[in-house]
Amino acid sequence: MKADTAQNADLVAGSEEQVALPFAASLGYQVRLTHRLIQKYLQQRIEPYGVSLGMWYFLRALWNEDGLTQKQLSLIVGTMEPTTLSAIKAMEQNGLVNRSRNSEDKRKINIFLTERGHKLKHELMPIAKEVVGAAASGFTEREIQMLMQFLGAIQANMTTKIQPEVAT
Amino acid sequence: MKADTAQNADLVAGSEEQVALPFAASLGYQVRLTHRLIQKYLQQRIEPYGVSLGMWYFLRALWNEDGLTQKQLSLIVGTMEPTTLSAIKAMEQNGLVNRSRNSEDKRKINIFLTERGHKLKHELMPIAKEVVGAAASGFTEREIQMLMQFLGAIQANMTTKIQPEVAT
DNA sequence: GGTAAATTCTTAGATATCTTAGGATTTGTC
DNA sequence: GACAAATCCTAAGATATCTAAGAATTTACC
Repeated sequence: MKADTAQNADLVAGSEEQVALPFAASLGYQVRLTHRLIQKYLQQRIEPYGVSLGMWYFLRALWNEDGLTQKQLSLIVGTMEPTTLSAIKAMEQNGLVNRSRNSEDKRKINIFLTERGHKLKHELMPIAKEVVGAAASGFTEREIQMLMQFLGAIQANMTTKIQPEVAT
Repeated sequence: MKADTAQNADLVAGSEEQVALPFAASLGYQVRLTHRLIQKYLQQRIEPYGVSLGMWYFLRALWNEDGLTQKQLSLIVGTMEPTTLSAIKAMEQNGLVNRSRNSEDKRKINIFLTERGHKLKHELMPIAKEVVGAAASGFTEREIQMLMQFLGAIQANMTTKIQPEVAT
């Protein structure tokens, strides 16, 4: 075992040495890492049920309100329409939802859970809670509230910064 | 303008009504949203320099220490080797790095910044700081520290939970 | 010193996301 | 009621990531 790891040590984990790369101190990097770890754990937990990460938030939205259109789902989940489309298509193939053209407005397509899609709620919601609980394990209620507030503030900051579609 | 948005209103933004979908209250969802917004803004800022998000953290690692191997980069940046490979290849094509097989251990490949790769540091590090500053705008030093500590705690929680490669 | 194990990089294929652009339908305005 | 604009879905292609498996090289052990 060679000593290849020496120079990484103080970059990967919490370091005491102040290197020129304040990687570990970068908010973006930490949010990214946290995000990926949560996703990975969630994935491991829901995969046995044939549900992928991409389907997860759409499922949750439909459990709350069945029959939403793709546009509504996009808004609620926070993804672009093509992303929603591909997720819904995968869910349709897996027998979790059906798509039916809206007869009043034929541009729209309503997404309805199948029997199987409905049933998954009872199996997966406890998992959702377990995952969130595991992530925030050791946190006090107040700490969780603060964290959520911080995240919300960052989102607000970014939203004002991100250049939107140029308003015509 | 139809009233399609009525039922979304209390899901998308901060709601006062307590709906059965505590989406907005889900830590995973909030971290995901925050992550995506930061990424998006960062992307808008670095794109004009021909640098993509996928290259970003590898560039930063190399600015700090040139000549790292792909394995080392993977460890530092926190990505799997194939991800590192594709990022490095893209960077090579864009003239940011060169790859040279290590003569002492021919399994290894060292990645060296080109002149152009080096120079980008002076243009992009200020942007990195600006992005982090924008994200944490309005935060006190102490709040940032708390946030970082929370994120670190979540990462630790997840790391203990995520099932690793089965040790043989 | 020869084989088994470990290490490093690579390939292949899947998933999740985006942007850009196009097609069908509805709405709004003259 | 016809045409322009808006809305909703879809298509195409790019990026960023993963897992699983394979190839080349080095290390370890008998």
